[in-house]
Amino acid sequence: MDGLTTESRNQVLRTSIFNMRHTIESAQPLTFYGDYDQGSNRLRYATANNLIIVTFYGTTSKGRLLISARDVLKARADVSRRFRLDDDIKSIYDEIRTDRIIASAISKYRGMRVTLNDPWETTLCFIISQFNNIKRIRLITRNILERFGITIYDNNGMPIAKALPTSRVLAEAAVKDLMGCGAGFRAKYIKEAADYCTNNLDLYAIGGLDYDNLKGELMKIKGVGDKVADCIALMGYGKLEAFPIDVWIKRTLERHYFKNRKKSIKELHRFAEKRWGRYAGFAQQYLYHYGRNLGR
DNA sequence: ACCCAGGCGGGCG
DNA sequence: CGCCCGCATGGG
Repeated sequence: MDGLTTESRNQVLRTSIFNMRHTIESAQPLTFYGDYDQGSNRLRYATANNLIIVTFYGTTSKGRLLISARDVLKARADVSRRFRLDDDIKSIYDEIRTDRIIASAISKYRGMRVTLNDPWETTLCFIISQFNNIKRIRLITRNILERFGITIYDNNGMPIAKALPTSRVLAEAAVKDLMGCGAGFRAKYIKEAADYCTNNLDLYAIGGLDYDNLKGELMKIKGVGDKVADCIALMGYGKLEAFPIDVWIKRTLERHYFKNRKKSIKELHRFAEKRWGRYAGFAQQYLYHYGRNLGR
């Protein structure tokens, strides 16, 4: 089925309070390079050595994830980890539902999860995201996937999917070829970050750092500033207290919490930390999409 | 044609 | 520190 061999097996994961569509459409790294079919509620994405197909069926309050893959046991663990199905999302909602604004955001996007992605892939995706729009972020990411991605083969040796390239691959890429993927002025950031993360910083060895120190390490990467570092901390390392502040969340906070007065990034960080604390990242995801989609 | 996008680095006061 | 500027590119 779908490029997998007859040796493929299925696994079922139960979950509660989950909305695949909201999660996928919330533009987290997984969605930048995975295929999602809204009709069948099916996501198709590749990891370093596997093609994984996840289909969600059920209701937002309760449902099941059907998983198909070559190595289905690995895939099951991967899906559970990536969608953070162990999060007690009801308790999280209770903790961040501090006012009617975020209450309506939660109500509107109920079941949207904060995903956990590979640290390097998250770094790459959010370097691409700077001063860019979601459509083009996806375009550039897909181009890099096609041009530099690691091909995944089925058991008969047929290519079935591609996974994002490692930092080592992009460290050796030509800036001109990254430009060819549409990366624009970010091409040199991508190459430098790839080189740095291959030769100077092991992204897979710093997950144990606390949030502040982790963010500090990430900001040493060229092309990674305050906002991108928070995105990586949140979606690449699961630091739920990270609160990425972009133009949208800034507008939303100023509008709904500060009577349209301009606030500095620093002030907004303090506000979010004080108000939403250890789950500020969840609050950010909900407010971000709520603010963006007002009027739509 | 013009404007904007999940910002950042660098230079300046 | 805070402020200001340029930056590749495609879609509205």
